[in-house]
Amino acid sequence: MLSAIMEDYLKAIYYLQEETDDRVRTSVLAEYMDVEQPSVTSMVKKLAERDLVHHEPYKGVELTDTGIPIALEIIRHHRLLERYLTDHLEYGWAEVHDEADRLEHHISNQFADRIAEQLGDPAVDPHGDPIPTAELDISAPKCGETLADHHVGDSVRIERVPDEDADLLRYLSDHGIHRGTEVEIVEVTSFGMVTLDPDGADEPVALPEKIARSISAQPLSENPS
Amino acid sequence: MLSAIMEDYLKAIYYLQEETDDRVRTSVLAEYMDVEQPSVTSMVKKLAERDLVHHEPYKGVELTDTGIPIALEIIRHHRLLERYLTDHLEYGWAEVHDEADRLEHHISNQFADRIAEQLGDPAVDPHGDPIPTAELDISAPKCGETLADHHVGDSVRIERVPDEDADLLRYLSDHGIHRGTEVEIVEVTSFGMVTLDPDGADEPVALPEKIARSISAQPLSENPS
DNA sequence: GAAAAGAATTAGACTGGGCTAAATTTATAA
DNA sequence: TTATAAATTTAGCCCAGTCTAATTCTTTTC
Repeated sequence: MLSAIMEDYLKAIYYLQEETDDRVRTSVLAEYMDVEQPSVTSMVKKLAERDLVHHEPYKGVELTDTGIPIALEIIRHHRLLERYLTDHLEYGWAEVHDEADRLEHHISNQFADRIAEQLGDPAVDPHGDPIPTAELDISAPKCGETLADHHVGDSVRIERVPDEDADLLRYLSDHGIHRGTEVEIVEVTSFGMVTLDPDGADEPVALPEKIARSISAQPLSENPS
Repeated sequence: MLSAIMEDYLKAIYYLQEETDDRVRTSVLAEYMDVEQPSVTSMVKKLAERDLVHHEPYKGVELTDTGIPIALEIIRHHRLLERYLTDHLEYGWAEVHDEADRLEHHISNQFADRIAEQLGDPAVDPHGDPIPTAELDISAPKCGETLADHHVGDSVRIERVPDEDADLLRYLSDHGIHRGTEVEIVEVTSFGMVTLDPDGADEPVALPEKIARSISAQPLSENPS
């Protein structure tokens, strides 16, 4: 059996590997896990002993074929929990992350499968990230067009929002933007401010272009609900 | 903050104190927690330092006024989770304990309150043990009349079953007995065998008298559903 | 291609929770 | 009342996961 901490490392390595598509450097992992580098080195050794990661000293670390499904299992738990918390327990978009981060290590697969069933086997979590199936298949994350790729006057549907920044999620949520919300782009300034008009909202919402570029959005016609 | 292990100790002390109504001996606690005695002594010291228990060396331990609400919080989590698992996630009577035992330490009070709300603030868990309220009030456990206190021909409703023995729970469940089931007592032998006819079951169910004496049951008229 | 800078690792210590073996206290029995 | 048995605690060790300080390997830069 693995400790919750070990599972967290595997999950982190999975995420970082997804981003960089290369071996994960221990410094990056240390930063992500919020620990010092030697802690990473020693943990990586333990994971390597169990054949969950491959460690090339001084070069970085990557998940083995044994490690990947374990990471996916945790990610499945996490994203299902997030979906369950928002859909069934009235949690807000911004509140789910911490709760799911704790519980993901402690629910059984049976629990995960049951809530998946209750939710109708959802494909994505509340932020739009794909949920691995019970067989641990995972579809590629949506990272096609972003809010910044569209033009004034376009109407788009919010597909995916980065889940790391709770303040951002709270801000969006407070201004009527969720996954699936239709928004019209009403202004794009030369100094990097994007203004949106979310369907059903009282007021327009302004976002820095940097943020807009991190939010996936599809034109309405291409992806009918 | 307390570790999950510390919370488990507090919960254990609460249960044992409830049973014996006296200071809990470290040997009893060691037995219950399935660890050796010195482990208990050292943990008890840590809990005493935090003023969660009062430890009289060589005499035993008891919860302080600081420790009691923490134990009750955990017990609330545990029993709400059990109820949630059976009522909303189709878990069987016998399966809930382990899952709840892990999750109780990791759900937030918010989570507990939300599922309590969804369940309609239930008073008891699936075994009939009382669930503390959000204010941590707990009603006295039902331990009045047992199956062994009634006579052949009496019809009673199952109120409460000890939750420690998963095999027993599975057996009862397989034979159509749950909390709230109405059963008629059809035979009581001189050699300590009690036979019941559960409402809606195909066959009668036999139980040793020792077990029957651990199951609370009220006459139908006294406690209408 | 050597020296400085940066990244990663090793060494060694600390905390939490557990264990065994030894010492001590309390309870029992002669 | 003293001797023995039983319960408890102390002493000292182990493992997991973290840390700081020191070392070693890589990379960059002149």
